[in-house]
Amino acid sequence: MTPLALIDANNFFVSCERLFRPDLAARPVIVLSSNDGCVISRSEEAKALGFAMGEPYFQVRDRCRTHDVAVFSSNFALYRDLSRRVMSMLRRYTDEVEVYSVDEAFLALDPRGGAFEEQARLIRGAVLREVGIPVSIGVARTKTLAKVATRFAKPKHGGSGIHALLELYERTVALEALPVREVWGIGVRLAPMLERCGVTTAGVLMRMDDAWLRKHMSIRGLRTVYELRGVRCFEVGEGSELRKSLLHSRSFGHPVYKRSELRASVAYHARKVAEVLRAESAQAREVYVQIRTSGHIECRYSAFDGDVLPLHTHDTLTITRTALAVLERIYRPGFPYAKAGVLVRDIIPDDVMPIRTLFAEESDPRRPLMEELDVLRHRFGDVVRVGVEGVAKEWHARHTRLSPAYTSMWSDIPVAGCRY
DNA sequence: TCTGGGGTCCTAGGACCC
DNA sequence: TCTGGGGTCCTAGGACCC
Repeated sequence: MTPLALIDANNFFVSCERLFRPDLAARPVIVLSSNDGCVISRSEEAKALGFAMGEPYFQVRDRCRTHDVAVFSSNFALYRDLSRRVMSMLRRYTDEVEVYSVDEAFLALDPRGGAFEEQARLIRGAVLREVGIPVSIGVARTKTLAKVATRFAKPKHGGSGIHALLELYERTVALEALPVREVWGIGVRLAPMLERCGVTTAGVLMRMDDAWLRKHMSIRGLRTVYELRGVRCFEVGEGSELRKSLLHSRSFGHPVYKRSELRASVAYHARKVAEVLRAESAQAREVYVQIRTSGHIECRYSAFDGDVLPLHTHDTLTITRTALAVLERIYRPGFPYAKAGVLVRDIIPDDVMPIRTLFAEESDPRRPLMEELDVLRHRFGDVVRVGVEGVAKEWHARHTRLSPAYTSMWSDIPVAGCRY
């Protein structure tokens, strides 16, 4: 069984921000979630100062001032672009790259490529040199063990960027030292249950009886333990290429009461969903809308409902019209809405769509229009919208500390050297 | 008194991940 | 006042069938 590697960018969003701001190299830096809600990425300096993952920003704002912390709103256009650069670099080293998230990828290592740790070192050096993003790499025989290895490779745990768990004694040492709640697949529900049963480390978990594991942790948990024992249950690249669902949603910058504003946001999310579908050469048939309030119990309301279309589509106007009809059904006046979103399901690739159907001569008469819209969007950005969306974007989220779109807007490209 | 047995499919919700 | 956005998989239970 050839080992696999997990490449995991260090504090990825912070690293992206620092790439264009070398002056922040030694300063504590944090990145906030959308709407400047909470902390989602921290530099090592910020971690050392006690900033926690997921902490609400309003609770740490004063501490940021005290410690001169550089604070950024999340700039996903930038992170996505840098992520793509990292992933395409990895493909230079192996054919089998599974992009697991924006900042992580599993790699099947090449059995003829020499020592596995050396391969990892090579990859790490190349990503740092050519993209400028520091990564940690774990090498092991299963994904779950590679996760463990990567943890020990991280600076936070005294690692040097590469950690292998190929030998039995290495594995034993690592698993005995690993708190059970840090095992990949053990979450907020399983961890307390395990700890109550005296299972406090991955080492103890690994030695538990199979029947007991199956009963208390379901099949997924049993697989996780097998993986800790070195039995591969999750293959690299497993799973279909096509996503199963697609969601676009945002919290509002302020409470939204007006139906028109809610309609504008739902139309916006519907258009975004259609655009992603077209970019992925896919179409969907189920359209769902989600709206919810936040805050006080007495005025809480949330709803999620959808419609099934007669045909699969990626047409902006069809998806928008459907979403707005669903919204009419679930909208209740008088509530302070905090978030809206549009989700599509039953997604299939373009090429399995019949061109002609029993009910329509041409299944997609607006396709040329949509293609034109996509061309415009690629050249000029978000300039063409659906009428309902309006222009005001009153509901838009707060992102008061957004960095420039260094890599995706001509006007924001950093300038090297002197300006005249 | 007693009310089958076995299968499939679908969906909602929970749990987990980054 | 204020706590993100975007996914996957699994299970339990209901509907339905013979």
